[in-house]
Amino acid sequence: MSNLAYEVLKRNQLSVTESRKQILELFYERNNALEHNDIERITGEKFDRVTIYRTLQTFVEKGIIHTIPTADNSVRYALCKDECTEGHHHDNHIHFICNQCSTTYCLEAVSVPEVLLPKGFQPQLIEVVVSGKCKNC
Amino acid sequence: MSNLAYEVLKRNQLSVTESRKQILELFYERNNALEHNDIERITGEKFDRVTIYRTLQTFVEKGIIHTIPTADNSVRYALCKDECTEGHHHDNHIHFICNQCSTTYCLEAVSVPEVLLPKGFQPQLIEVVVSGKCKNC
DNA sequence: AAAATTTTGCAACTTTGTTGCAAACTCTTA
DNA sequence: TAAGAGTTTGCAACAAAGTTGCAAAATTTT
Repeated sequence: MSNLAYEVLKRNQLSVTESRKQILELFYERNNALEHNDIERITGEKFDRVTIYRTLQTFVEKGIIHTIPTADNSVRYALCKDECTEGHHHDNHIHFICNQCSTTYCLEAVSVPEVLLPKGFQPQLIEVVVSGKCKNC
Repeated sequence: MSNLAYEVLKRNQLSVTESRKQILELFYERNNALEHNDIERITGEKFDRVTIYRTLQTFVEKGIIHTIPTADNSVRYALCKDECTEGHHHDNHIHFICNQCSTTYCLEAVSVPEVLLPKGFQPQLIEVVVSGKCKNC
């Protein structure tokens, strides 16, 4: 467990620090999207708020996690699949947010559908967020 | 111009006030998504920050505007088509955010594609946000 | 094990959003 | 069209979310 986080940090040329290891492990353990706030709550007083912000930012830059667009103004992060490389995400999967338990899933099995845009619009990234009732609710 | 805003407010049983009229007109004039911050900047000192927040909230509740999910932590609002009724949005269109000029479009002509979910997931709302280069960039 | 580099925590600050309440405005209806 | 009822606004005060600079602590390099 701890090993995986270590490996990932190393592979991404990041110094291995307690905060990075533990925050990354959190993502592996929970296996669903987390907000900054969740992490602060779970880790308690262990890390400074600023450290969490900076850690998340670093992970996003390295392609370890990605943000999930939400209609409310919350910022959720979830693990990227291995193919993501620095500065270039290929999250060809959709997100599902449960309206009841508000768990956020990355549905890896479901690929993003084709979208036909009007003339002149060039797509670079297509985000699909489905909300509704999840399998546990 | 001023008449349209007036009509819409009346139709939604809202008192017609300067702030509501002018903020609604802004949406009609610009014809693309606006953030709270844009409105504050454009209207200058005219209205209190709190009033703008409350006005946007009211418009969302009445189905006059809707929020657009974004991956950064910004909240954008855009006009709803007429079919939207109170508390119940039917925005069966996709959103496009330009990475260059960051204009946000509601692409009414493009309908939301079908998405097949894994067993146990029941969709209620599907949001599609495409980002890339818009027709003017 | 020391030097070089990176990261952390703190303090201070900015931005964003919320709440309660009195004053101002809008709507109603007589 | 003026008075009263009801709604909305602006202010103040606050809460939450996010940022920046910098010295101290930790990690990595040699």
